[in-house]
Amino acid sequence: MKENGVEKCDVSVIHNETIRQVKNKMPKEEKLYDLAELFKVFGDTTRIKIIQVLFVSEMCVCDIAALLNMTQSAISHQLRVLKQTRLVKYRKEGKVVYYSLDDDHIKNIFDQGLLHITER
Amino acid sequence: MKENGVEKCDVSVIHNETIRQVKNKMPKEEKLYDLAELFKVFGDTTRIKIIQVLFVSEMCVCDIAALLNMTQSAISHQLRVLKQTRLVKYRKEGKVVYYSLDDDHIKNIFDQGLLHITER
DNA sequence: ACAATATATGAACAATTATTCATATATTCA
DNA sequence: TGAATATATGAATAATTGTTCATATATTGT
Repeated sequence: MKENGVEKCDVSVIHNETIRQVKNKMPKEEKLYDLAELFKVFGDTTRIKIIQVLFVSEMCVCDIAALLNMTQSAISHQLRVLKQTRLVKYRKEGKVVYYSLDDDHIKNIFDQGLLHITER
Repeated sequence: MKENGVEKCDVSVIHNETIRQVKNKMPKEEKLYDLAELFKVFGDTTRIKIIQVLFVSEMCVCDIAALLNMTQSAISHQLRVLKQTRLVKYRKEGKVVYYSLDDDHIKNIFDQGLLHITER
């Protein structure tokens, strides 16, 4: 059975209208890829911890490392990822680099995430 | 330099008050792990697409596979992941299994995520 | 009971990724 | 200029993970 260019299984009760809706409402492939990339960034404990710390205050690399009890290198690598995704920004003061959050949505996303895992 | 059990670097200007705040506000290790696990689930294009499809309508496995142009096996594997994270639920009707979304927060999380990648 | 069909699942493989280690770069201060 | 320090980064390694393939399970109709 084939409708609307979609090969359907025998029992399928999916309507043409539904297929149309899916194709209309589904964000573009590239957008979905970017969205996945964003969530991938949140999908790591170290990066989540860094963000949690930055919720409290701007902070330099070595203090983040100290607070999270991890090596400076590991933190630096992850900060690069956060920088590339435009989730953190930084300012340099001499040899010290201070990082802070660069996105208003992060808190909302985290809160909703926490809601999900907290319930039940 | 050591304050509050945190080994700080020489230039650190981090205050005891900040350290206290971080330790107070930071969710428990286990909670952060679960949060990362949740975002990891969102961090895959296939799973994101499945969720997008289910935003429109409940759907059986083979129709999801057809719509996304992927094998039934691949979809089934990913649905298991979504099931385990309690993001989708299912009902069985004969040999057909219908999946649907099982979380009110997903839409919010996605919308915030899309906001982030859309801006700038 | 048998054939057909929908879904689930285990094993294998390829690809991705987080951390570590070594080292490079940049800045300050003596 | 040289030593000390903060940060960044490349390479290597170990661990995780998504898809495929083969196959198992469950259900329906004949």
